[in-house]
Amino acid sequence: MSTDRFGFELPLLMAGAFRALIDDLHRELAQRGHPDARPVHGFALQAIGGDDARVSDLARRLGVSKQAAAKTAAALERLGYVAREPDPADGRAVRLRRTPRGEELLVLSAEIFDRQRAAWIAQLGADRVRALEDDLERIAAAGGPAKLGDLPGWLR
Amino acid sequence: MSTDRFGFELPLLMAGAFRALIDDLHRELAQRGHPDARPVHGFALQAIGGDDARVSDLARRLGVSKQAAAKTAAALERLGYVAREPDPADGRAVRLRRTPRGEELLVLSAEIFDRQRAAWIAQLGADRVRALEDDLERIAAAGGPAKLGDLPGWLR
DNA sequence: GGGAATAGACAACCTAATTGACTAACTATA
DNA sequence: TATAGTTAGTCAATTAGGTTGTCTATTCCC
Repeated sequence: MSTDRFGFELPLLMAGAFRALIDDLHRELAQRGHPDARPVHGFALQAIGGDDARVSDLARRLGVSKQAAAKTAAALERLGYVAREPDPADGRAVRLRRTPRGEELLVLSAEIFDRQRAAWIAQLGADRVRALEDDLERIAAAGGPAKLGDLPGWLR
Repeated sequence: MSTDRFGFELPLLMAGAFRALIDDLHRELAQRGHPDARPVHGFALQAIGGDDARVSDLARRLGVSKQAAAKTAAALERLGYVAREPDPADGRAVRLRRTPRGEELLVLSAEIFDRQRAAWIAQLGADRVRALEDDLERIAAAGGPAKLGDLPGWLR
């Protein structure tokens, strides 16, 4: 068990651990054919969901402005992760649909995250990892509902 | 104990917990006379240290370019957290010195972080919090040396 | 003294967000 | 059913933080 720590270490450790997991994810993704994927893309693809979403749905789910969501959608389209189609039911709207490549990115990401978790269970034990998750969840919950948009900008 | 989780939850929880702590910190700081302080400022002030630092020291410690450090230093000066003085020993250099207001920001931040940690110890128990810190540290360490500059951009 | 290295500034550019103003299209109602 | 109001999305400008490249002034070292 560690000697006592300063309060400021806790957020620093959270940031460092987050960064370590995400960096590893993207090293792996790059090796497996997705060198241009960025963390935001995975989260956005997840926010788009299995059935289509409109730009403003994406904005709401990510907790950002419509303009920001539109830019993200444009980037996802440029990289081949989503297709933008006119909404047959609403002439104003644009439907965003994950392409097969987009689906693949999500599947790969899920695999890598699961593999990471298994590795930490092997190192720390299942109980410790579950405790870690539960405790982080309680701390995170104290900060209000977690929007996906709370996520990074630092991941470049 | 929680039921089993997906691998992707772990980084999300880390990000959410980090965000919760930092948001709480800045709510408190704003109430106590530092409404314009941003997370980067605290980390930069800490990097400047008790004795003066030059712009390029700051850059090295934060892991960013000299230009970026110069911009941060300018922002800190504008907010009254550091004074920029010519270095008596080196005509090229600029010495950055924390002002009393800068010191106050650091003291307040440390207090708030310590109070947060105490609150989580009261809720989760000291053992759980220490385990949380130790486990996060191991995960963070797996991602290579943690530069302070790994920190956010998301904190706006 | 003179060449190499260093400290910092300035400019241009990138990324990811913001707000404000605007157009096009849908909806509800008088 | 004409129209007023709302909603979807875009464009433009701004902000914040970072980057690289270029430049001057100064210091270090031989």
